[in-house]
Amino acid sequence: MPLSLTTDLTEDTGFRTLLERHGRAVEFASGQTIYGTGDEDSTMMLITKGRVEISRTSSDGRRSILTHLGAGDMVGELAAFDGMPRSADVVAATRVHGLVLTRAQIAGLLKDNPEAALGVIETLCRRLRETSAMYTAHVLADGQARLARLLLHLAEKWGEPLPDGRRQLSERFSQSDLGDLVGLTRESVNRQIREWEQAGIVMRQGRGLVICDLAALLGVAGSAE
Amino acid sequence: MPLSLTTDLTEDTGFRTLLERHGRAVEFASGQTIYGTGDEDSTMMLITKGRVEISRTSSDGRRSILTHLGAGDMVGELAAFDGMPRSADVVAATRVHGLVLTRAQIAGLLKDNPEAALGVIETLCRRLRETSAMYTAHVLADGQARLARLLLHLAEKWGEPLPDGRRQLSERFSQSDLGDLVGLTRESVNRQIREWEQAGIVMRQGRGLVICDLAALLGVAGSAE
DNA sequence: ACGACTTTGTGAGGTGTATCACAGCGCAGC
DNA sequence: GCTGCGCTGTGATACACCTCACAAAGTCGT
Repeated sequence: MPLSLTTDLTEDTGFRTLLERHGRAVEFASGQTIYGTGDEDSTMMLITKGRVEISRTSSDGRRSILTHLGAGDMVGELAAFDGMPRSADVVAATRVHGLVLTRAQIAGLLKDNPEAALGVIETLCRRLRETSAMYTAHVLADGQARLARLLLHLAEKWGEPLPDGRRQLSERFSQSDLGDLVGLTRESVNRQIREWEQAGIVMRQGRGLVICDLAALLGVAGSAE
Repeated sequence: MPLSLTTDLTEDTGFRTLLERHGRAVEFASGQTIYGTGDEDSTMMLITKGRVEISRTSSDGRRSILTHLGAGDMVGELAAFDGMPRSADVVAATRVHGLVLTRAQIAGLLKDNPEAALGVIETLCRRLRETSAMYTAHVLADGQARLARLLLHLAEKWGEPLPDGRRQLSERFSQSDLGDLVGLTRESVNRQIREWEQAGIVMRQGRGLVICDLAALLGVAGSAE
């Protein structure tokens, strides 16, 4: 990378730091709705603690979870940047602490620190890549592969590594949640996980899950890459 | 919208104008690959004429088309902004004329015109909303609804309105393409369109398609909104 | 106008997931 | 303790969509 848009403007010295400096501290109880689809407000929030779920619900009540975000992630930036209505629901999946900024503050910050805009662009690019990848994965891969991928991704983002190379996922994801994250029913998720459990690929440990055989899951996930 | 990030910075006075002024004119024949997945180059292109297809192909050869873009749209911005490898293929669907900018030029332009970054942010936000919507649509809606939605969208973007409220789509989209755009097989697309034709909802006209009953398609599309 | 290639049309049969229906389980609260 | 209530486990059945197979029609190059 010979020339760089970003070398001297990492997120740490840019937009995120501004949020940390100027945001108003807020707190949400688990289950509380932070932003609702269609809302016209345009604040955004930097999560400092906890986990939120971003989802959409169809008219017939079925839910698609786009992702879960945690400490260090931003939510609600789209509405904050472009002023359009909220396009998804954001619900606290645990108790959540965050720092809130209004659209007005953001406009001011970007005006005073034009370089911070580059950090924002980079963040949006990453999100765009992730979302596109999710889309094609969903179109091209079957349920089994998508679920395998999801477990690997969740273990990576929320889990802790165990000494023997296995990976512990202690955060609580119900089988319904897993289903809504990959577009399967709870029953299908159950049957698949059960099957992997029998095969020794994963293990249940109280409320959590342990991935015993990363390679096996990678195989299933990659089969339709 | 009391305060605005963008009022005085519409795309016409911002980034897009810079592209038009500084881009190098290029041309591609129909079918030619413009960018390939994994490529490390980081130019972008403003399309001035023609239509390009953005797609990904799985290891087993199945293809998912993300979208088609045309005159006035930008392609390849992700790699140009963040310097990462290309995440999708871009192929000319017709003869294509465009204006190319390198990452270096973009860095320079954004440095000299910090306000243009806001236009870029807005564009990325729109893309992100669209992509998220595509994802949830694919998860929540069945094939029929997705195809109905696609036809409405294509007719909107590429079609011309007919005097009697119907809508003409003369651009050439094969049934395979339609399938790859919504994640159905060519055969399924064929059967569905045939059914709609029988019901008088659409009509074939030589190489094109005419949507006779917008409302009916909207009904099918919305059933799983 | 010719063959080669792409696109469209259609049937038979298979399959991955959804749906429905219920039973067991675990935990929170009274 | 018992009583809900949400989560998990599992079978039977249904159906949307895929796969394969092949024929017909259109399109393009020379």
